[in-house]
Amino acid sequence: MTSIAQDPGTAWLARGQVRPTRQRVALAELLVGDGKVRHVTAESLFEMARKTGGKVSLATVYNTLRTFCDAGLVQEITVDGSRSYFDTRMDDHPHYYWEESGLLTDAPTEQLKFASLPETPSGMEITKVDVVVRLRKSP
Amino acid sequence: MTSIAQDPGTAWLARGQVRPTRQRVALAELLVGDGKVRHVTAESLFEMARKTGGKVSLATVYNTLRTFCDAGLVQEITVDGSRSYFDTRMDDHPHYYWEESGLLTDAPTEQLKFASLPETPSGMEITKVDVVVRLRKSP
DNA sequence: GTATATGCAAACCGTTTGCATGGCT
DNA sequence: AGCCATGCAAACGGTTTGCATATAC
Repeated sequence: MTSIAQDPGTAWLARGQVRPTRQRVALAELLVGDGKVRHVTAESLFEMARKTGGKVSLATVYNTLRTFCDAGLVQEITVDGSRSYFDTRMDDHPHYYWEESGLLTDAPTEQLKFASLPETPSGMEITKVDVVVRLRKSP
Repeated sequence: MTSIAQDPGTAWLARGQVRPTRQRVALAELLVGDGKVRHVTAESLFEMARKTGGKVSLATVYNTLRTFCDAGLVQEITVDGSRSYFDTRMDDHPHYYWEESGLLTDAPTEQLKFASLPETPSGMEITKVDVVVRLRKSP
């Protein structure tokens, strides 16, 4: 448990002013340990944690992801109605959603350019523009 | 009840090869009766139905929306993780999501233009590009 | 007459929460 | 020591399902 746990995850937690507890560090390590994992669901992160010998409960994974989210360390991505995905990249960028596997990955940001965006209704401002490119095996 | 229920909804159902039962016609009427309603959740449609005197159970509204969806009469829109929205417009078009009210509306299609789209990974094809413009009251 | 839709309530699934325990500073 | 994170199991909210009844064709 905690395997090598030391720097990268801890530093990352510090950026969000999140207390570096054992399981938070472990999860942080999995998320940003070396740029490995980008997009997780609570369930998938839980699986990873337990496979690498971590001692975390599923509820804690949920709570921790929410904490990270509130701390501005990850963002929640909405793709299909059923699960939440969390992304360690914080900028507004498009995603690929691989329908058969349920995987979510980044789409190259540079390749998405809006020639024009729907106008912002008056009195409103745009929080964010979610773009999800849904992919399916081609025949 | 069923108010005037007669043609528009029934014709619409026929396009999807869906049997025109009492409650389906009533719901169809609410959805496409005169271009009134576009975006509903199961809950909101259920409310509308009962306010107009319809006799439907919530479960039937859910099942019926799914049936309409499978029949290609409405499409499911994913916006936040918790509810499903259903849209009577079947083309791929952008949406406004009004964060404080939870309302979903169409954004003018013509105003959204991609200068470039992320490339399609090989062996894949794009099913659909979901674009949700999230709006918040500006200060 | 037969297949199918409806209603109800119970099952479901992802997520959240309350409370007692244990850990961090 | 004091506060906060953790774990567990129970609560939750939206959605689905099983089964008996009612309805369309």
